[in-house]
Amino acid sequence: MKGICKDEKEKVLKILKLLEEHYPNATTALRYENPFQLLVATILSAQCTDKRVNQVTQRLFEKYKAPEDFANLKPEVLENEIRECGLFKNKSRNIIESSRIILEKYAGRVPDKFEELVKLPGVGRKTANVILANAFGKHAFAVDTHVFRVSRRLGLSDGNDPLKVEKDLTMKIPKDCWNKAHHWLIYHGRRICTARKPNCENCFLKDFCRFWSEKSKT
DNA sequence: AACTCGGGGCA
DNA sequence: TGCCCAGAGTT
Repeated sequence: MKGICKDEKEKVLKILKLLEEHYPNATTALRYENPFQLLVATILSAQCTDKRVNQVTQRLFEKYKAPEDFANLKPEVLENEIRECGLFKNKSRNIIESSRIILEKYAGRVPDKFEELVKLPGVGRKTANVILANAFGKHAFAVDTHVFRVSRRLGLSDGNDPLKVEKDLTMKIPKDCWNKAHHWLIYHGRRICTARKPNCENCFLKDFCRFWSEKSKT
């Protein structure tokens, strides 16, 4: 853990401990052994809760399991299966097209490199990192809007773009709790550290929070 | 940088 | 009932 002073490291560990205490049931959802099924689930997760994605995919994967099952699906058929996840026209088209590319270009295997993953339709840097981390055990931390905002407010990162925040979190958070930390930060971002009116007064992290310390000095 | 997709969550 | 969103693509 080079490049980080001792105090900073201790601060990170205290924050993680508090998150764990307050959110013991933080879900580690969207974990599929099958990289392709994780890919489909992660594309579906845009602007949608993991809980709902899991409900939909549980049904979906009973009918369709592999790239070849999705590649020749009519878009309307898939749209109807995934409707509850929202944005279903885009997601349906992207899942089918990605399945075709995986079949034709990668012999049915989901690629395990960032540069290849982000070329797939419906896969951006967040989705790519979810797959790299959870399906291939790679060194990647997925940064969504909540992780981005909460990390910056807490002072875990001073980056102005997701890539910098991603690098900071990758460096500062011990790898064995990346998956939990990801969901803790998201959960905290929805419950307390919201985008508009964060409930700082009731936040158990305000002693460590840069946002609060600046906000509270009148 | 702003807009679009969209059903569901939540006040 | 209306606002907002656990991203990504397009203009």
